[in-house]
Amino acid sequence: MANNRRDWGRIRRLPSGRWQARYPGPDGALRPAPVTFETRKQASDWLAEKRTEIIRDDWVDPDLGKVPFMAYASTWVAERKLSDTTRERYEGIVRNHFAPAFGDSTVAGIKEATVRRWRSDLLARKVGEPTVAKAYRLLRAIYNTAVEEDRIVKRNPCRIKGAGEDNSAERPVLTIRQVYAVADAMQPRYRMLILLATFASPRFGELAALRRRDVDLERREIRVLRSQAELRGGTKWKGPKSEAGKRRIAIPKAIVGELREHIARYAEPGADGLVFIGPQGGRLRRHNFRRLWVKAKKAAQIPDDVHFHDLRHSGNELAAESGATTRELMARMGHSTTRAALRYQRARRERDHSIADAMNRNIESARRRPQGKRARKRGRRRGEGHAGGTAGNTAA
DNA sequence: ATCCAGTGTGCGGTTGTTGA
DNA sequence: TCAACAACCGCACACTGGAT
Repeated sequence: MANNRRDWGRIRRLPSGRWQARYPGPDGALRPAPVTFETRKQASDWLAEKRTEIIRDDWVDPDLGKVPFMAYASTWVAERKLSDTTRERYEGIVRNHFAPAFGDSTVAGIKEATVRRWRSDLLARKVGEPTVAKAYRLLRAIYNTAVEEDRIVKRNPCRIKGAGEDNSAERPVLTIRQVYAVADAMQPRYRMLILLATFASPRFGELAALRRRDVDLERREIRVLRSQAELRGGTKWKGPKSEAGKRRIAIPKAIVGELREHIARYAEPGADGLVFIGPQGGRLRRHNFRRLWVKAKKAAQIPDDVHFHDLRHSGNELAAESGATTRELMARMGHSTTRAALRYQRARRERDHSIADAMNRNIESARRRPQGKRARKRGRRRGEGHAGGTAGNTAA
């Protein structure tokens, strides 16, 4: 056995008394072990391990991992197929969170411990958890490529369980009354934006991209065919994320009249004219709009932490309460999997308990009253009772 | 054996906030 | 007003365990 080992690789005793192992890589070049060993046996075991790696095609040339990490990461981001917005985000992470920590490292030089330290440093510096998670995910994705495609390192050093997850809290939901309160408080030019955002549930970028010809007043629906991306250099139109993203959304009659007026009054002229533009004809941008949103929110006494995007959720919630099935909700929201829709079901399950509580109050008070008169003939009014009641509850 | 709904995970994408 | 940064959302794929 010992002889066999020496058939492949070399072991020698160094002047220090320690043992050095060397082996020929697939290219024939002799490579020394990165460390020396206490005993000949240890050196020999190490050689056996290397040989197995080569036979199994698991072997990775240690020299390949010596490329500078920053160069590798930058190339990764540059060459990856990504949307412009995502690429900008990733470049930001590389620049701000990778460079300071890994600026001098090689790809192979970053180990589990390095990653752990890096991550806890970020958290200690009060970088937000979602951002840390995103940076971690990017790092892991880069190393996945390094391990699986480029095969320049053997193992992904990102192995912290759960570090790549971001768990967002449940978002608040507005009542119809609250929605109209903000809409009323908003300057007339953007009133319809609030109502549409709620009752048709498109995303902000989709509203910003909405053209006159995407609005069909006769059919009472809007077509969502594209959205506006905001990039460093300006804005850009882009198609939806998925086919499910392209959709028609029916809108309640109650806002059609106002929508017609809005278009006549504020929309850009022409079929391709944008439905929502600024007073000077500028594009709708989040940071411009935000000021108005905050102001209107305050005037309408809506809690500070309510986001514009929450209107979308509120509308969806409303659609659910109006009897839409999960499938129908998905179509309205432009979701292509039930996954996202399930979030709302979870929310509704909680709501269900308050419904049960309300029922309970009714039961108790009914049982306290003497038997009689008010019979079951209007049992169906219960449905209305809920909607009204729950809407009132969340108003607070 | 295979189908399939439900779920976990990885990753890409969008919206919200801040500071110069 | 803009860029940079942070927070949040959701798709696709893979896995799993029960049903057929």
